[in-house]
Amino acid sequence: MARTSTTSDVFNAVAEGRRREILDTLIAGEKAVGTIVGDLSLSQPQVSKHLRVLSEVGLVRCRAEGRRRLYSLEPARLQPFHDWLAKYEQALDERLDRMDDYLTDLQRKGEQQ
Amino acid sequence: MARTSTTSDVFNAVAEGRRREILDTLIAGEKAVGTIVGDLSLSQPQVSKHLRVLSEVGLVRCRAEGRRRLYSLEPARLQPFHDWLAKYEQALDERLDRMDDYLTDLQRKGEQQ
DNA sequence: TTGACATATTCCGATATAGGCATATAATCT
DNA sequence: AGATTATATGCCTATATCGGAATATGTCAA
Repeated sequence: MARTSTTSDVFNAVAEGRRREILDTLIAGEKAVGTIVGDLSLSQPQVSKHLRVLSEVGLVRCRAEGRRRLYSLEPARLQPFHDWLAKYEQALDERLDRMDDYLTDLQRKGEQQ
Repeated sequence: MARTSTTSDVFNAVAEGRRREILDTLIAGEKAVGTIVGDLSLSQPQVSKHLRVLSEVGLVRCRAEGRRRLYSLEPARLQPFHDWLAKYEQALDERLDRMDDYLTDLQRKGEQQ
């Protein structure tokens, strides 16, 4: 078995560096495929394929305008990352809090002597 | 060419679901390999291999205690994700701001008539 | 030292991926 | 309709990855 399908979850979609580059370039706003091809130095099929993956996980949206396709970010789909990170922040904070309590405790005991 | 090496960056390391599970189980604190094997339903070599990857990108730390290895989270390494997400949040906020200005502008013009 | 336990590593096969190139589809223009 | 532009897809190969089983390494105990 190889890795979990890249289209199955957002984490895999974003694991690919070029896909992150594509997302980056879309921060500026909606762009046509050709524009992206020009911005980054990628082949057109390469960009189309990556956009397909990003599309399938919902990270980008596509809008047809004449013969071009305008792609744009769908930042709501970054929520899984937020949630994921939040878990660790929370856990880390709690650990730091416990550490803090512990230190305060130590200090109190020290002062009592 | 296949995907960028999993050990090269944190994004690839985390793309694997089981590795995320391992990180999750480490939120509770330092754990031995065997404990992780018990917690999740993975084989011991599988866990060891995943821990190796996580180790190589610095997401976990290892400490030897007798014949076991205690692994723990290294949450500082989540910084790349924070930075990455921050970029999009910022971009999104700015876009919302511009949209806001635009709407305010429209409204002002409407009131003038 | 021998044996039991804990973890890491190696070898293997199956599979998915990424990229290149050619080509198909689709829309616009003359 | 035919030509041109814009994008998507299909086929192919090389490669990395995952998981499994066996085995190596390392550590403690008797």
